[in-house]
Amino acid sequence: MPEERRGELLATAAEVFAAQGYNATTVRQIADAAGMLAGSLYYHFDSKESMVDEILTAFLDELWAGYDAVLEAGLGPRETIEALVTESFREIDRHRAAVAIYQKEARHLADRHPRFGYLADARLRFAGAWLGTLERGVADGTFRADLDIRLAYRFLRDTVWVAASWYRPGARHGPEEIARQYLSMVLDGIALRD
Amino acid sequence: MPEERRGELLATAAEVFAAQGYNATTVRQIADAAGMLAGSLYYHFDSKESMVDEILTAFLDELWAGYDAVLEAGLGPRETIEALVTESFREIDRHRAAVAIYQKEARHLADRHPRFGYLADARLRFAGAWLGTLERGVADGTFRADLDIRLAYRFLRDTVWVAASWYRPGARHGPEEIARQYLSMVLDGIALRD
Amino acid sequence: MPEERRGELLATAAEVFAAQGYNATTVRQIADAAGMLAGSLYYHFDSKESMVDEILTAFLDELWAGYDAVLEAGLGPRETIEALVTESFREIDRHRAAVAIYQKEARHLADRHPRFGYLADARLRFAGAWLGTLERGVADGTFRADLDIRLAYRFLRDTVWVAASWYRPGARHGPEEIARQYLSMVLDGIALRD
Amino acid sequence: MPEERRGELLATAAEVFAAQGYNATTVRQIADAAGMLAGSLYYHFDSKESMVDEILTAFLDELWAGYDAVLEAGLGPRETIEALVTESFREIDRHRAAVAIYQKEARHLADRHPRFGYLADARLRFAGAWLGTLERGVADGTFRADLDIRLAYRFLRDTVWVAASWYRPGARHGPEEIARQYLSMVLDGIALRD
DNA sequence: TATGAATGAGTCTTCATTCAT
DNA sequence: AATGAATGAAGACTCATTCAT
Repeated sequence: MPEERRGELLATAAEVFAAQGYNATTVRQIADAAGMLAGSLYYHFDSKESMVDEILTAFLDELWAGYDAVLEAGLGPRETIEALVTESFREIDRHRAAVAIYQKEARHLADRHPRFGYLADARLRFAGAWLGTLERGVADGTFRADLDIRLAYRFLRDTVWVAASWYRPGARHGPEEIARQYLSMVLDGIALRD
Repeated sequence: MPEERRGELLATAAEVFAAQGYNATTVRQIADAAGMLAGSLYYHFDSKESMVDEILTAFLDELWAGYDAVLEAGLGPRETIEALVTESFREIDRHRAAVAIYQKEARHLADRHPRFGYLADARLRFAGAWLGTLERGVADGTFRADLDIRLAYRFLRDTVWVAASWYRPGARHGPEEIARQYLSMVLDGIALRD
Repeated sequence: MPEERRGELLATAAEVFAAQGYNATTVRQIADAAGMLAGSLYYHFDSKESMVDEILTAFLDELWAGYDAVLEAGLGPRETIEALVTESFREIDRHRAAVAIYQKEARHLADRHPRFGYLADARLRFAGAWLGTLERGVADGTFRADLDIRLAYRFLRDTVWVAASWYRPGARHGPEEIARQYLSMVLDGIALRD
Repeated sequence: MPEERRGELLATAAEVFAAQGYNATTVRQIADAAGMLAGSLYYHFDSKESMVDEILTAFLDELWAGYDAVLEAGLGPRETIEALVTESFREIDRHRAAVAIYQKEARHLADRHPRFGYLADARLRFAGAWLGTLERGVADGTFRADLDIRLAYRFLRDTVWVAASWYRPGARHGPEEIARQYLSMVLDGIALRD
């Protein structure tokens, strides 16, 4: 199965990229981690760039599949937010490295090469999904009306994805449990209610 | 005043580092932005590394001054959190570039050179300050007891600092206003209370 | 004079390119010949490609200056051919390396990068100049009408430029003398007239 | 017939070498053109070098067979020149790619590896054949005595072989017709006789 | 016979850094 | 204080070649 080998190599590469940053990672480091010589990677991939590219598109494709399912389910605003957050943590659980790379490098990559234009697109689609849901929720009284909605969006977005920088799969809490706690804080606050 | 020139150059360097990432920034880009040739920077600084070093220590020194003032003021847990968050946003307002660099590069730099050991120390001191306050707050009933306190800590920490990645000084809301809104979300949640 | 240094380096590069072929020449060989390290060349030039580019454009610019002067002088066909051939040999004398490079690499370079499109243009302009003169000459009875004119054009063109592959400046015969002999063969043939 | 396959592969390789130059041609390009993978070529040939080697020796062997027949036929100088030129164009017709490779790469290859010493030898044998005939012709009054004989030799040699760079087999004029026109120009000139 | 995967040497290029002026 | 020119180490990538299957 030639696809398997590619997949393994990409997983290895993603791990190294996530740990050291895309720029700071040398092709040789990836090759070392994969147990081959640097040049040999070019039998499988066109370039270092193609590697991140594949890693990121694979992740985003899966992510959008999950998000779209949620968005098309016809849930109320609160349930939609809950489902999106949970889905996000599941994605972090499965693609931790890819998420970390996305967080650290997306802007940089999108700025540099038109090839990564889809990263800018993804950003917009994100904004649409979250902002839309927040607006719906404010309109129907689910969410507080006194908050700057764009601020709340950034708050939610960052809050979720930054978790990729410290999350380790297989830890005590699974993604669903972490999602539950995050949601509890985000929705109801950390202060004790009177 | 030779110190002024240094300061200007560091500010320029910080801006470029923040925009492109430390590794991706070339000494030549900094020199260009400063209107001189790459080699000329070495009259002022030992190395590219010294530049980030100075940028980060200057920022952290100021930050700790602010934090220490808050922590020694003898405030209650909720007021302490509020003051720390507000102080943080003020720091982001004044040192946006340095904060962004800290966010993106701290781990990487600390891993690579013992010279940057103070970054790891800072991380610990942060954790101490926030975690301690949270624990106090749980103990005295200010904060909810049903939350994972380490998760809450990360939540707060990330929530605040990630703002450096999108905050632009001089925008509509000043740092105090943004702090207020953040605190409102963090403390009371985004869901409407019944 | 910074321009002088560039010029020397280009002359060195041209010599190596001409001797070994563009592709077979390594940047290191050029640097060795110039008494510096490979990387140092990049202070002066963007790339190996820019080097050939500058070498070829400088040569073609000078060549066209000479050709244009001839073509605008209002000479008869035979005198025009004589002047063009003489001018060509003078150019070979002054830019032997550049001419050799042009001969060996022009097609290859023009095919590969749009940047070298001007090489294809030059080919067309050449054809125009020589073919036009030949046609005029056939029309007014200067040249034999029984020859395939495109064949005669290639014959003239190649005959002249290939000389760059063996010509050594400073040899017994100067360019004018060689031109005279070439013209004698081309115009009147090598067979003894009855 | 294993020999047939070899021959096909060599013809393919020759075509690619001629189009792109020996150095610029990758083994993979040859393999692509032959419908196989790069590694598979090594079942048939020792190395890329062996491929050019076989291509050039096959061509030179045939060429010398033709030349020797002419040179041993006891013809007069003019007839010998005519026969050599005609034979050369026939060779170009049959081995266009090989001739083009010989033209572009012979010097380079001969300089680099002793293995290609025969290319330098061929050069000398050529010179002997053509120069000898020219000298005989000058001596017996067939050719003009006022020409530099070495120049005339280069003129003839280049004139003929450069044709390989533009000749396309199967074009309007066959090799014999092109030879006739070339000879007409070379022997009698392009200027109209009074 | 041919494939797929890998090797290893070498190429162009980048870049932090140095230093005489 | 700053320039211009260079160094040297490292990095991404290419490619002829090998070899087990």
